[in-house]
Amino acid sequence: MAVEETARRVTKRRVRTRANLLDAAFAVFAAKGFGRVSIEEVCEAAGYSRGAFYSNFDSLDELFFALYQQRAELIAEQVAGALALDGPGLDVPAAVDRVTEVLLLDRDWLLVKTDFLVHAARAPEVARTLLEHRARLRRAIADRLARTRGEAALPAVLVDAEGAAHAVVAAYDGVTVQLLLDGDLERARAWLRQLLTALLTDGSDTTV
Amino acid sequence: MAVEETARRVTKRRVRTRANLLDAAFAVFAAKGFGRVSIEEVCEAAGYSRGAFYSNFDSLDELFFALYQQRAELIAEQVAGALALDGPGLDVPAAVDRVTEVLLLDRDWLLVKTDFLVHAARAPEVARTLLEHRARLRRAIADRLARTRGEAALPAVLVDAEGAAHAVVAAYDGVTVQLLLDGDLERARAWLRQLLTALLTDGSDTTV
DNA sequence: TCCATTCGATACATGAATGTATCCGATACA
DNA sequence: TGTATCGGATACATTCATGTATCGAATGGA
Repeated sequence: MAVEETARRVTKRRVRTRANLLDAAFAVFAAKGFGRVSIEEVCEAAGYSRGAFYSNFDSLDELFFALYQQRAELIAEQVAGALALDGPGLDVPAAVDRVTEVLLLDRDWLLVKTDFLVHAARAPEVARTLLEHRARLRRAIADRLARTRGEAALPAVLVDAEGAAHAVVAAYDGVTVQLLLDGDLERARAWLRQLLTALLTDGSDTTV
Repeated sequence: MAVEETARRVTKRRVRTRANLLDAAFAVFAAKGFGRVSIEEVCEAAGYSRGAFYSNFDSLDELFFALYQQRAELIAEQVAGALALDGPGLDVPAAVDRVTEVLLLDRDWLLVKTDFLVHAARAPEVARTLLEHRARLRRAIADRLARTRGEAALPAVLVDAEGAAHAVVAAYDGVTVQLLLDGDLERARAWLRQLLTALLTDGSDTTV
């Protein structure tokens, strides 16, 4: 954020402007890719001049980071919701369905997220944030798995719930790549469901 | 490539220059990311002026595409080699080891490849090329699987060898993401081996 | 070795994006 | 409602990257 000096009095207008810039940035980034977007373009899409931008952010990088944080937070909550819905007994196929739905909600987010990944891959301090998000997601999954089923039901190679969570995330990322290329959201969802099922069930059992 | 007009006589010097530009571009792209690299930077790294560049390519995009093609071809051959090595009986763990080694050879290539993915995700005609590469890779894997083992040995959810190949690629992509973030090549390899084993074996059997 | 052709360097013109400085209208608080 | 502060627009200076046009050197065939 721009200039921290002494606590400034923040206007309603300011938060609105900031939110509008972030929303516009999301659309523009999704459409053209972070690397091909100028500050000017974001401002234009949001209906502001560059003055507004520089009043709220120091650089495109900073805005991008804020944008990622915001959206990632949102998704994280939705995933938590999808995992928490049913009772103490975990219905694997049902949970897989719900989580799949949330994770593969819209391609635009995946585009932006992948841009951010590429960005983070070259900026260790940014990568740390992303790694933490992923760790949190894995833990939520692992907790859910551990709490509701004997680990014997998991394929032995995954070792434990933490390993299974790791596999779930990897499957998610893998399917994402294919979706980014072919744009077929439905096929991606079906495929992710299949993969997750293959990973989390050890043959015939599907419900605890 | 620049200007196709009438067949030109191509000098040795020219092919050398082109190769040098591509090599330099690989290093620069890996270090800074496609979106943050200028033509000038590539030339500087290669030890040429921009004149050389424009004589060989029309745009950075074109160079990037050529670069991707070149390296992808290389990897494809190596994977084919890794799959073909042992006799008619497929030793799954051994093959998994060899393929893992090839696929996760160095992080720089993954960086560039992911940049290219992001690029392709917004350019359908580029995406087609990438999809074809992936399809070819999957087919090589599927063929190998189908030719050497009863499909009953695969987890039923993967349906068939084609499905299993799909899963292998997804696992590869998934592990790639984690590696890009944490930079731990060895851990990534171990993890990919584990995932592939989990996907391709149905419990205890590991060798045919 | 000579010559026609190609390759790549240099210089230049242009456009785009950035960051800053300044100003006026909007906003909150008394 | 008045007023001090804030938010965003505008104009400007500047840097950076691109693309082109031209020229001299390198190359390969005769």
